[in-house]
Formats: sequence, structure tokens, C-alpha cells
Amino acid sequence: MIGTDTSPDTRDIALASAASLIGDASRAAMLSALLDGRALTAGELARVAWIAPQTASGHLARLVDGGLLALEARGRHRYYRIANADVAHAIEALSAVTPRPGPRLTPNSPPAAIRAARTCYDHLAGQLGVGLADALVGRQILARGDREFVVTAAGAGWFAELGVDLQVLRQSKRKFATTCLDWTERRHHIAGALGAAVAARFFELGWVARLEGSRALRVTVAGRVELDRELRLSVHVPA
Amino acid sequence: MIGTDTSPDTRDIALASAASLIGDASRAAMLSALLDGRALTAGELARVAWIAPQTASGHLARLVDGGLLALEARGRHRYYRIANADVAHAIEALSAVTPRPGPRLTPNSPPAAIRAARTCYDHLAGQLGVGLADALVGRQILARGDREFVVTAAGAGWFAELGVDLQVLRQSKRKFATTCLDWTERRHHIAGALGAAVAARFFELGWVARLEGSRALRVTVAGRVELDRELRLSVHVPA
DNA sequence: CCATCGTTTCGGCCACGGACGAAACGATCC
DNA sequence: GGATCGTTTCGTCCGTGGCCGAAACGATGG
Repeated sequence: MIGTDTSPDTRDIALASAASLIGDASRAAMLSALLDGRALTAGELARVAWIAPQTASGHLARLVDGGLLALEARGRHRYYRIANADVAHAIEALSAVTPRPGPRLTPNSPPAAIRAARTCYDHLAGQLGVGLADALVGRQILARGDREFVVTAAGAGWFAELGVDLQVLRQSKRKFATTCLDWTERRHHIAGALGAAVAARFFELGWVARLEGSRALRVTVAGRVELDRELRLSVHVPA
Repeated sequence: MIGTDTSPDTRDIALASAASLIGDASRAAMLSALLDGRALTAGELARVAWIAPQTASGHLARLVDGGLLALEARGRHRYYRIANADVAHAIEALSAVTPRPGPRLTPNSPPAAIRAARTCYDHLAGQLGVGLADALVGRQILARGDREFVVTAAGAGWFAELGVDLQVLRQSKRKFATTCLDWTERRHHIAGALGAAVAARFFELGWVARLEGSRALRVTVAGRVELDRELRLSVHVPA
């Protein structure tokens, strides 16, 4: 016997409204494009979704109103980005549900490039992200906590060498170094302020570069050399 | 510059279609009612969502077709349940996105009962689930792996005493003991075959009981006594 | 066999909302 | 100031989809 006469739960309509915001092809395309944590302009998002600017504008307003996107006006451009990590996580989780179960067709596994290395919101994910986390834990630069990573005493030096200022990161309001479950690898990688800072340094140092029009990353030759030298971390390069 | 002319990605429409299936008030109510892993009949689900049976039937067919629900016909009843853990996880993640950000209204925190103890798909969650996982790890009955829990040599005896046959569980096709991130506690609890078996034993032993019409659980007096005796685990009882 | 019950199929109504054209708005640049 | 560009607002069209009444279907039970 089920709650025989529970009136419609407000929690359920919250669920439904969030889902229905994502559940439109145009909005899904835009959200998907924002999933790497960058902020894009309304016009760019309109092109991503193949719709007219005024249509995109309407969608974006609804997404902001629903708390899924954050808006930052800069000059005559308006930059939209994913509002917070919860939203990113929900979208990732949704894309993990198999459209059609059973022995139907090929499981439609994600392209090799995106499994090898990508950004998740604003930090590194995929085999690169997971491998990095493992390597740092293995070298006792990080310790794996319950829901977060901790920088060891010895590890602080390593981050300083990398050019990441831990003091600054700790002052931010953001969680320092949370664990984030990777949807292709099903293992944890480093999120939070530390994860974002490390990813930023990797870009600055030219160790990784974006594959255009995708969240996938390419590990550069320099990156391969340095990651192997620093951490004995070898990154598989997809064909 | 964004992927200037990437044609509409099939991955995006998969995301959109999954989300739009959840993004209807009636379907959300039904899915929410099924989140504890039970199988309910079409009629029950119609009452849950306050719609006519024929309307529910249409919704349910679409959910099955979309791979979100599994269907089991038994006599003249048809039982629907959540298709797999990925779907349950996506729904949980979606309900974690705050409908309205910022200092708008009350953060609308989940009711105390549901934070204290509930089922997640088919295993224990909330403070009870997280506390249980912590206690088992603390007593070295379980070891916390990267994406799963492992039963220690000493721990096997404890599960035998509880009445959980690990041999049988290991033969199932299902993952043995995965970690599942709890959306209220933001910490891991025990999912997979082991999580389900432990939850089932807790019900059988009368340690927990369902609060009717909800996923929330009540820890019985017997359960409190035994959990404290076995694991020094004290469960907070909400007012 | 007929009655009943749970469920699904069919048909039709109606509304929500996504699409774009046109136009207004606001910032930037000359 | 005037031209341009990115963006939003307004108005309108139109298709998708949720809803229910009626009826068919299939299993159960007398």
C-alpha cells in the first residue's frame, strides 16, 4: 500500500521542473556545451543549439530563473555558465542513463577521446583526471579522505612547484578538494578549488589543450613528458 | 569560439529525452514513489500521481520504452519498478539541484525523518545508511575501496551472524558492494548486492520499518538496541 | 459462461510552450 | 550623433503532448 492520499509533494514538482528544464533538445544542447564550466555568450549558445538568438534568449532566461545557470553581464555580452556543481552532477548523471536497456544495440560507449581526457565542470576528468588523482595519492601528495582529498605535508611542496598557491585556494568559499565520481571511469577524480586550480595550471603550462567544440582534451607532448617525469603517469592516447 | 558547426549531437538528444521523461509532474511523482526500489502496480501509481488509470498507463508505457522503468506482469497486475541503479542515481541527483538559488526563500531542507533514515533504491541511506557504512569501516568489517566496499576477513563472520550469505551475493550478476553518494549527507553508503541484502535483513529482523507513504524509515526500539550493541552505532531520532 | 476488476487502446479536446519575424534596447566604436 | 552589433521583448503561429471518456482486452472467480 502506497501513501494512499498524500497530496502532490512539492519535492516532486521541484524534481519535475528541474528535469523539464533539461528535457528540451535546445536547452540540453546548451547545457551540454556549458558542462565544462566555461561561460559562453547567448549568441554562441544559440549557434550550439541551432536556434535563433531570440529563441535562445528565452531558453536561457528560463534556465537562469530555474537556478540551473548563472549569468554574468560583461559589456554588451552576457555570459552564461552552469550555476553550481550540483547542476553539473545532475546533468552528468542523467546522461549516464542508458536510453534503451537490454541487448538492443551497441551500448553506444562514449567516444575514446572523451573517455581519455576531458573537463568536468572546471576540473580534469576521464582517464587523465582519475589517473592523476590515483598518482597523487600513490605518491602521498594527496591523501584520500571520505568525501575529499587532503594535501599531505610533503604534498604542499609539490603543488608549490606546480605553481598552485594553496593558501589562496583555502581562502575561497569553495570546498577545497572534493572527490567527484567520474561517469566514464566510475572512479573519483579531484574537484573543488584545488581541482580547478590544477586544471587551470595544466592549461597554462600547455600540458593539455581543448579539442575544439568538445569537452575532450588532448594531452600535449610537453604534458606527456612532464606527467611521466613528475608522477610516472602515462596517458593513453586514443587513435 | 565554440564548436561552430557541430551537428546536433545524439548524446544531447539522449540527455534531453531522458530528462523530459522525468520532467513531467505526473511521471515525476510516480518515479519518486518508486525510488525506494519497490515494484508498484499501474493503479497504485495512478493514485500516487492523482491521475486516471488510463493516463498513468500511457505515462508508464513511455517510461518503460525510455528505459527508465522495468515491467513485470504478474496475473492481472503489472508491476513497475525503476529499471536500474543509474536511473535511481540520476533522479536523486536531479532532486539535489536547488530549484531557486541565492538567498531567495528557505532552502527547503528535506524533512528530518527522510534525512535520518530512508531507502535509496533498495538499500539503506540517510544518516542511518552513512552511519552504518562508517561504523562497519571503523570496526574493520568493511574496507573502503575506491568505488566499492570490500569485506575483510574478519568481517565475513559478522555478516554471517547477521544472516547475510556472502557466497550467494557474490554469485549474483550485480555489483557486490558499490559506494553510493548520499544526497542529504553527501557521504557514501553501501549499495549493490550487499547493500540490498543488509537492508533486507534489517527489515526482516524488525530493526527498521517503513513510515507509510514515504521512503523514510523508522529505526525500531529493537533496531536501536541491536545497532548500539553490535556496532556502537546510535541513531538520531528526529522529533 | 458471465461478471468483475485491473489495465490498455482509441479518440478528441485543450493548453502549454517552442519556434521565428519584427522591433526595441543598450553598449561599443568612429 | 549615427552606425553596428549582441541581446532581449513582443506577438503570433503551430505542433507536441497531457488529460479524460468510452470502449476493448485479458485474467480471475463464481
